[in-house]
Amino acid sequence: MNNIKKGHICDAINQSDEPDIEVLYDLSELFKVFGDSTRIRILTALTAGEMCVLHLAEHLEMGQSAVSHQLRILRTAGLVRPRREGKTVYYSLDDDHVKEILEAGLEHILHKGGRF
Amino acid sequence: MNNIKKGHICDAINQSDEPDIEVLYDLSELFKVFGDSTRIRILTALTAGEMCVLHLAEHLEMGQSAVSHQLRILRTAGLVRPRREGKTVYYSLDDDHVKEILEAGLEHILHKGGRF
DNA sequence: CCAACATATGAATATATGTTCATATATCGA
DNA sequence: TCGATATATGAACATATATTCATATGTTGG
Repeated sequence: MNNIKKGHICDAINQSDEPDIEVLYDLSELFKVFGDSTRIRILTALTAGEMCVLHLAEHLEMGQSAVSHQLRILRTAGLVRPRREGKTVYYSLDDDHVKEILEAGLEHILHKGGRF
Repeated sequence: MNNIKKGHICDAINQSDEPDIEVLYDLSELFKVFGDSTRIRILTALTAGEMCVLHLAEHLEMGQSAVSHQLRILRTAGLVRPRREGKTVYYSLDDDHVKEILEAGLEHILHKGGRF
């Protein structure tokens, strides 16, 4: 499983000033939530303001159930927040970090993809 | 499949100043690459400087093959860049966007996770 | 309370994905 | 050229995940 030998050439970088492994795991879990086009479209739609489930489903041209499932994942990850008003539940971005992450990724896309 | 009715209450946000759907798909694909703990650990390790494959494998305590497979994904996504020197291939972060994305996510984790 | 509407959720299914194993390619030294 | 080392890759397998369908929960108006 681990065909590795010690005493190799590049013995440079080993300052453990990097985030510990558990945080890195959480970080990958966070990005995993961003790593689905349906959820990205939901988050992007919500950057304009809160929206209810049916309107999200309509906007994404997807079933209500699918959207609801994805909203649960976003909610659990602390990325969106529900606000109930009668029968309707309005969702909004939970904090500004979400926008920042989206924008950081978008910047990379726009610079790498050759789209300009 | 699409049990949605028109003429709903929340008829607010519909300015299409949001990135078009293809870009959002690319964006989700980008985050998908960040959404794996092995790849996150590789990227984080590389923020300190370039490193060869065997050392990465050693650092992650994983097999060389697994790391190589993940490096290919990172390379294809334009996140890391290889530099050959004899038999060894050194990998480094391709551009500064990578760090920015990592930091944006990390900020969210550290503020949400209650770790302070 | 009951019907209608809005949302949430469990089970099932199909697809995507990460790791392992075996092997291929590439580079260097003798 | 041959053996050793470093990396890359294809196939297989096990696991994770997104969507659908059916149904449950919650809310309002009559």
